Formats: sequence, structure tokens, C-alpha cells
Amino acid sequence: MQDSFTYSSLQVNNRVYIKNPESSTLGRKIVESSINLMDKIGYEAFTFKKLGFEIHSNEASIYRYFESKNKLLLYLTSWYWSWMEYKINFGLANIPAPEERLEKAIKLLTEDIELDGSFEHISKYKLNRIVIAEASKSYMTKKVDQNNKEGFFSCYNQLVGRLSNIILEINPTYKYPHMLITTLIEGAHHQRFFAQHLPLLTDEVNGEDAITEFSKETAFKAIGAIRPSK
Amino acid sequence: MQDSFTYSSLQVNNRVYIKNPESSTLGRKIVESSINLMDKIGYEAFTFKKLGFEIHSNEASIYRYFESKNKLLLYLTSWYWSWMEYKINFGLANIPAPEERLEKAIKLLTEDIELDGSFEHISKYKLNRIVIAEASKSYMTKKVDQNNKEGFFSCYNQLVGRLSNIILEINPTYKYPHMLITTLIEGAHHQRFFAQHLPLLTDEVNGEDAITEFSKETAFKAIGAIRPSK
DNA sequence: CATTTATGATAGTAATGCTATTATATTTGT
DNA sequence: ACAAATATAATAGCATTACTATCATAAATG
Repeated sequence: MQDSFTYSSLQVNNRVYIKNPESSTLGRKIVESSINLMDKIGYEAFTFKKLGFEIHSNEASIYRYFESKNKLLLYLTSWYWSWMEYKINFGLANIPAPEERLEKAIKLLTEDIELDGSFEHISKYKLNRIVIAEASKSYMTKKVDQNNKEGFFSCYNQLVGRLSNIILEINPTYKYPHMLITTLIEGAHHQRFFAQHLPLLTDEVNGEDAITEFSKETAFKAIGAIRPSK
Repeated sequence: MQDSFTYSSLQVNNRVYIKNPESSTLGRKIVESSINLMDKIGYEAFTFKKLGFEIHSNEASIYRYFESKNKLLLYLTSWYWSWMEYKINFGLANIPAPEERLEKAIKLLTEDIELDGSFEHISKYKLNRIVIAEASKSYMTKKVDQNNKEGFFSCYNQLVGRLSNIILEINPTYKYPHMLITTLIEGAHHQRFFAQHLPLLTDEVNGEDAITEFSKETAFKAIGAIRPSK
């Protein structure tokens, strides 16, 4: 991914934060460190107090940026999905055939995100791990309806909408484009987690990225389309 | 489901509880009420103190049955999966053709569980809702590996293993039987949740159970088998 | 009916998830 | 250059959570 992509958080709903973390050094440090810390100790053990300690600041200061750790998680996942959409837009820019577009999109959505050596503001590698392991905690909540009403899931909704349209371009009569996309995205994430922690729930296939391969294969068969030859 | 099915918890790993809740009135009340309360207020807000109040007992007594609310959730989900396995075994008993077995199994796994009028000890309707909304919190945890080593997910592992075998009976060369099963089970659960709370992520199709239909269709296409005619 | 065993009542503790207050920097507008 | 506004740091406090411990009483059992 190019550095030309400005990490503005314009695409993230501005009601998930109290003060835009991109607007100050402290804010950026909060986001950056929250990714490291949450990836390391997990959402449950993660607290603003610990984060405050990590960044040599304190709890109260973090609360001026985010109302709660759930909102912070919402911020991180929204950011991830809008980054992913950017990445997909960029990756599909020169591909006209919808079959190829779909295949590429599925690859980008389901592939393993590698540890990048570069010292970026936001570690995509860790953020991907957080999305895999913790994102569901942002919406599997008694506040979903309220949060949804406020538009906190719009990044994800929008991405799913666009991908559904590609499917409909390929097969306009396919009845379940949204289901297929969300099932494959969440499914791929689950499979990554299972591969690491609950291996009996997944399939080991060496010499390929089985998860991405499974996702592509399942998608094309489901919509009754022929996969572009490699 | 017959009442002849004894609700013994033999199939649930005995290390998820301290004292078997099926062994006493209080224990059964704990399980029964925990389902009602957790369904009502959600896993996060659920506490042993509140549960104690509900059953006119107290916190300390509940802690004699379950070490933590995470273990209680593990108990409930394990119970659910072993009940589901029983239900599937029962439902497939007289079906010889693997295609029909698979179709029936997918139906049982993904269908909406209706509110049953009968006053059963354990409400399958609510338990299903808990599994949909909260089950992932039982394993999306920094303790997964340890919990898995102790066999806390064996009910689910076993069920997935059996269903994979049906797939392999139909198509012995299919490479991703476990992935397909888990993707469809978790996927169907997600879709039920989305249909209620995040409708843009799913597809509305009237006049049928779209989620079960999608699951069946996707499964048969994925393994390249022909669906049994209805 | 003596003794385990199960439950209830109460208390206590460290940590969590905040809010509030005040002091001190830092930025800014004039 | 300086006053005013704004951002951050430091500290305290509070209700709740997630437990553990203790002791009394009730129920079951041998």
C-alpha cells in the first residue's frame, strides 16, 4: 500500500470519537498504542489505564478522545474497513472484467496480512489480527441497534454493498450477494483464528493459502460463474 | 425434540464446571435462569450477582458451580452443541443417502429455532439466541489455547468432524470439508443476527428461510453435488 | 441423631470503567 | 509579547465487577 494514502480518518464516522485522534500527537499515539496493546493482551484485558501507562499519559486524557473502549474498537474496525475499501478500489482500478474484479477483491479481503517491516503509524498486521479476534465484540452487543442508527457500521456496510454489486454484475439473478460476501469475509477471519487456535475446525492444505483459495472457489461456484484463469 | 432425551450433561466436559449443575435443584435453576438473564441483558451486563438475585440465592453459591461467567458460557454452548448433535443423530437416523443426510443436517444447524410453548427446563429458543450472539466470546479470548487443551470445545469439534465426514462421503476429493461446515454454521448464525440488527449486511427474500436456503445451496455447489429433489 | 454436605449471608479486595477537579503546559489571536 | 483559550497531566473519588473468605444454618445421609 502506498504512503500516498493519507491516513485521514474522514471516512470514519465522527461520532465514534469525542475528539478526532488524527488531530493531535497524543491522539495518534493513542490509536497507535491501542493497536499494539489490544493485539498483545486482548480486548477484555485492555483498559485505558494500561494504555495511558504505555504512552506515558493517563486515563483521563484518553477519555477526552474516546468515550469507552468499545468506541475505540469501533474506531479501529471502521478505520480498517475504510482502509480495506481504499485498498480494494486501488487494486481494482485497472481491471474491467467483473470476474477478475471479484477474484481480486476476495483475495484482498481474505488473504493473510503480512508483518510489514516499515514503521507505519498504524500497523496493518496487528490491526488485521484485532479485526479477526475482536471486531465481533464491537457489534455483538445490546447497543447494536443504537450504534447502527448512528452509522457506526457504515464503513463495513458500504464495502459489503460494493462487493455485492460486483457479484450482481456477474450474475444479476443471484439471490444472496450480501450473505455470500459477509459469510466469506467473516468466515475467512474465523478460519484464520481457527487455524491458529482451534485447528480441528479447519483444513490444513500445504503449499497454498487454503483460506483464500476456499473463499474464491466457494464464491464462484455459489454464483455459478467461471473463475478467470490465472 | 422428544422429552425422552435426558438432559444429562454427560457430554459436556466436566472441567467447565466446579460442581455439576445437573446434580441439584440449585444447579438447574442456575443454568435455567442464566439462559433467561443472559438472553435478556447480554453477556457483558450479565453478572453472578444479578443471577443470584433472580434465583433468590446469592453470588457465592453460584461460584460453587462455575468458576467464572466465561466458564458458564462455555457450559451453555457445549450443552447446545451436544444437544444439536443429538438432534442431528436423531434426525438422520433413517436417512441412508449422504446427500439427504447433509441437507437435513444443514437444515437443523441453520434453521431458526422457534419459541417453544412447552415449559422446558432449558429454553432452546433462548439458548440458540445466546449461541448466536455470545458464543464467539467463549473462544475469542486469550485463553483459547489453554481452554482447547482442556477439551472445552470438544462438543463443537466433534460435531464439525461428523459433518465433514458426510461431505467426504459425498465427495471424497473435496479439500475443505471443515472450513465449509464451520463457515456455514457460523455464517448462518451471523446472518440471523444481521437480519435482526444490521439488515444491510444480509438479503431479504420473502416466502422462504433465506438463510437455510443459502446455506444448503452454497454447500452443494461447493462440493459439486446435486441436491436431493424435495 | 451425628456428621457430612450444600446453601445463605455477609464482608472484603483489587481492578474496572468511568467522572470531576485542579494545576500546568501549550497554542492562539491580537 | 502577552492574555486568553485550549490541551494535557495528576490526582482523587465512586459505583460496579469479579472474585475469595468466613461463618452460620439448613438439608441430606449414613
